[in-house]
Amino acid sequence: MDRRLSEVEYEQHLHAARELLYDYLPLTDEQWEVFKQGFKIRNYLKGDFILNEGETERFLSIVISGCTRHYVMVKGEEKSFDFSFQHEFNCSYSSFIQQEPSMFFIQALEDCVLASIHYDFLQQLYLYYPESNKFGRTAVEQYYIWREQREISLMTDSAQERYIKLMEKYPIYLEQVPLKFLASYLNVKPESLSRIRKKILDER
Amino acid sequence: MDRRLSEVEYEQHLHAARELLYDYLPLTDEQWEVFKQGFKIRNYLKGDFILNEGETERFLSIVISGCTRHYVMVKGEEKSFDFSFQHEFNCSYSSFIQQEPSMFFIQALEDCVLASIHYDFLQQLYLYYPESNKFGRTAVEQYYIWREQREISLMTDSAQERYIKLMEKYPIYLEQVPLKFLASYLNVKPESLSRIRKKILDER
DNA sequence: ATTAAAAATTGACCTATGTTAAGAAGATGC
DNA sequence: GCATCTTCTTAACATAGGTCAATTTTTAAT
Repeated sequence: MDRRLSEVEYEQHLHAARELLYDYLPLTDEQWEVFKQGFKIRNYLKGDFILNEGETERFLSIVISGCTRHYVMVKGEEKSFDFSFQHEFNCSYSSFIQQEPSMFFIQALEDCVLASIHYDFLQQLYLYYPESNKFGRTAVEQYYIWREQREISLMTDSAQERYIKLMEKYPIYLEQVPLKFLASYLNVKPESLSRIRKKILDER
Repeated sequence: MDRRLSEVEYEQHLHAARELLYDYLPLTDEQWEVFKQGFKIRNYLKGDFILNEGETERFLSIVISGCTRHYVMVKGEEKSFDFSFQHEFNCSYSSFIQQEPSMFFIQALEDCVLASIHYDFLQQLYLYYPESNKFGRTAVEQYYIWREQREISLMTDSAQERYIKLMEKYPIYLEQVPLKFLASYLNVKPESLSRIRKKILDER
């Protein structure tokens, strides 16, 4: 974690968080006054670890700026299985859900600002504002669908197909993620991704 | 769907459903009287389709007996990506969550009895009993974790490793699922699964 | 700007899994 | 119980992607 933020910056980031949250949970000004107490603005430098394997994830965060990589270390190898870009949520969900040690690392791919809700605060919300339970449910539901899509893609598409689809649907991956991490996300070695990229170029 | 059930059988199945639900949502006798109105006992013969691709999933079900296979049809090929065994939930979740057409088929692998809650009833529950929102949330959270585990296994383990782990952790798959479906679940062709099984035998 | 370090590419060769085809073993129906 | 159909296995060959090693390109540090 990095330098202190000015009061003004802090408020700006909080405001941004409210905007981004709106689709899930539109809040009146009064509600927001309560809600914002639960937020913490955190900022990281490129390469910093936002969460380490074995730590329990205490925060559900919104990426105000920057992007993060989620990876697991298996047999001495890093496997990148998710990224969070600007305006998306960022969290080691299974750790957060269960409040048990995370199997994953989360690392800042760029300098990052996160607006983070603490687990305990969210539980309070669930308790006092039952409708926020719906917010929690909807969020997980969205992730569920995302994971399912990806699982099916891993089962049915070749690495080349996965690369092309990603390029077409989510070009941000190509713009913001180093190829070695992207390769891992596509479930191939960097050398193979290179070959795939070359093949695609040659075919044009 | 099959023969009519006797009143007694119907009540027995409902009772079983309550028992199975208990871990997620313990209910008093009075609560259960309300709750059980929302259940429907459905029964299927081996091979029946419980849900077809393109249909919207209206039910979240508990498998009272039997087991089901969830698969997607891609490029003319069936890909089995999930099974529901006795006492587990059964649902095309992403379809149910979004109330949009399912990408998946669900088929009875054996004769099946399901205790099913209708989507609309569940929404009513969420509305009138906010604590049941937690039930919905917890259920999806459990599935999320399951999908995540599987995704990581698909990324990091060889087919042989996946087979061995499955055999050791969940032998029920081997007992109840034909090898051709199991192969698909492990993301290999039946011929490859055969080779893997042979190799394991030879190594003993 | 210069140098060092990291990332990306390329080529030669290897391995796990896919493909095709055939036969053996098991299940199902009459 | 016999015939038929489906599932499972085996073998020969093909291929996508892995491995290892060298080279080029990009990025970062002084």
